[in-house]
Amino acid sequence: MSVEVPEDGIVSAILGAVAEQRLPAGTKLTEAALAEMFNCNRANVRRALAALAAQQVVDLIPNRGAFVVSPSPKEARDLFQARRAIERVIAREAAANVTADDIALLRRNVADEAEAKARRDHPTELRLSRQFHQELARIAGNQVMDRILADLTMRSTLIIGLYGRATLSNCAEDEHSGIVSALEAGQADTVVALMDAHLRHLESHLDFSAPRQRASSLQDQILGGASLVA
Amino acid sequence: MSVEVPEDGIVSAILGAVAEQRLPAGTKLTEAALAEMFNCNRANVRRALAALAAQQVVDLIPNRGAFVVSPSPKEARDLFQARRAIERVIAREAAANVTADDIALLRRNVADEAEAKARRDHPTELRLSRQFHQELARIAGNQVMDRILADLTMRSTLIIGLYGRATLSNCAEDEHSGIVSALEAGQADTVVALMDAHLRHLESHLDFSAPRQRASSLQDQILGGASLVA
DNA sequence: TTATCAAGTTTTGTTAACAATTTGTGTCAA
DNA sequence: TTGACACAAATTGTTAACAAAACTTGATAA
Repeated sequence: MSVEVPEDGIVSAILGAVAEQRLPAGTKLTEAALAEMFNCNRANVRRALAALAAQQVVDLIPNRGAFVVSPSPKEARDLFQARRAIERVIAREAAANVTADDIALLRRNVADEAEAKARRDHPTELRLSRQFHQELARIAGNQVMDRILADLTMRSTLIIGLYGRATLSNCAEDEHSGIVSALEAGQADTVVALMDAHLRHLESHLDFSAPRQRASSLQDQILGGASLVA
Repeated sequence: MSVEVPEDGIVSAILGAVAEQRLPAGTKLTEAALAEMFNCNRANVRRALAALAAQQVVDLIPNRGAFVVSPSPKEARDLFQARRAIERVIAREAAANVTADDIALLRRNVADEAEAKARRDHPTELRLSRQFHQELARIAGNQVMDRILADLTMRSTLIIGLYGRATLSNCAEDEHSGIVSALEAGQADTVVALMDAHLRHLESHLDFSAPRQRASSLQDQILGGASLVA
């Protein structure tokens, strides 16, 4: 496939921070700060921000800078409808192609997610929840839908950060577990129905009455204390 | 929504050239040539290319440059499956929301497309065919799927350029016309079925045995003789 | 207190120069 | 003719400096 370009390190670090909700919607991404953070020059930062803008993860406002996008309620609804369209097909294809190894991997993912939740390790929980959906896309074997889903789940994370109810539990791992069982049983229609219900469930837990906000240091948000190549 | 950045002129000009098959797959996009073509500096060109790479319209190869992507047969199949997933939902939503004005607009589009075909104005025909699908996305009212579809139809154009049979007629305008009629009649299920069949028809006309190639001057390909803001 | 304005500071935008890599060309020898 | 090699040209990658715009701060006046 396509060869990775150097500053994809910046892009994936920022995406990783968004995926773990360390970078909330609306955060300003200052060029000089990113350049110092990644030991590179501003030109590469600007290229990375342009790429993130094309993926609709940041807004580029002329003479103002780059900001993590803040999806509107309408966009949130549109996005979940798009996810249902894509993930229903992914679910069906995954059911057709799943192997025993895949089942084991998925069960491990569900278990890790439950454990992260028990530990109240919210970033890890979020990352694993997203990873579950991406794993299904991989099993389905359609790389175009895989990429589309990666973009959509990234923004879903932002949406949940903005509009998710305080009762943070996304209650997801039970539903994830059910999907794995249906996959193992080879019940394609059930897998599709469970996925659709799961996504509707996620969407139904959004509260558009009052978007939340947060902030902390850019450094912590992007590097997250851990290594940036992660 | 997101504010447009300056060098989006470069991005949209290149996308327009791809959409009309003036820029075939594999074409090298030299930075200096683009910079002179758009009277800007290389920094902006590089940002534009980074954005196009994020949209998967160009491949960025380190130290080699930017090339219009050449989708593989596998990617072509994956992409059409993704289009069916998205456009089936778009078709259903469009059927629910379509107005009389929309119908008139669509009929006009179909007529223009037929006329362009009669004139053997292949670029215009391609542009209008793509525009038909985008118009349905607009009517459906889901901006997330609208954007996804824009990306997919862009690459579909490249795929058709690469693998389309010599019998260029995409035979599309009849099928487009049928979709409009079903929309007007309010037969949502029929619209969905026709759209699905239409996309399968398009895909079935691909020939993966021997990808075609072409070349001409970058200047003509991107600017296409016409104004670049188009 | 509140609003306005004018500094100064920070941040983004632009440009040019230079370095590093790749590509093209021509020569020479087998 | 073919291949290897060296050299030149073209292209991409990097950096720093400067210009332009936006933001912050603090003083002033109603």
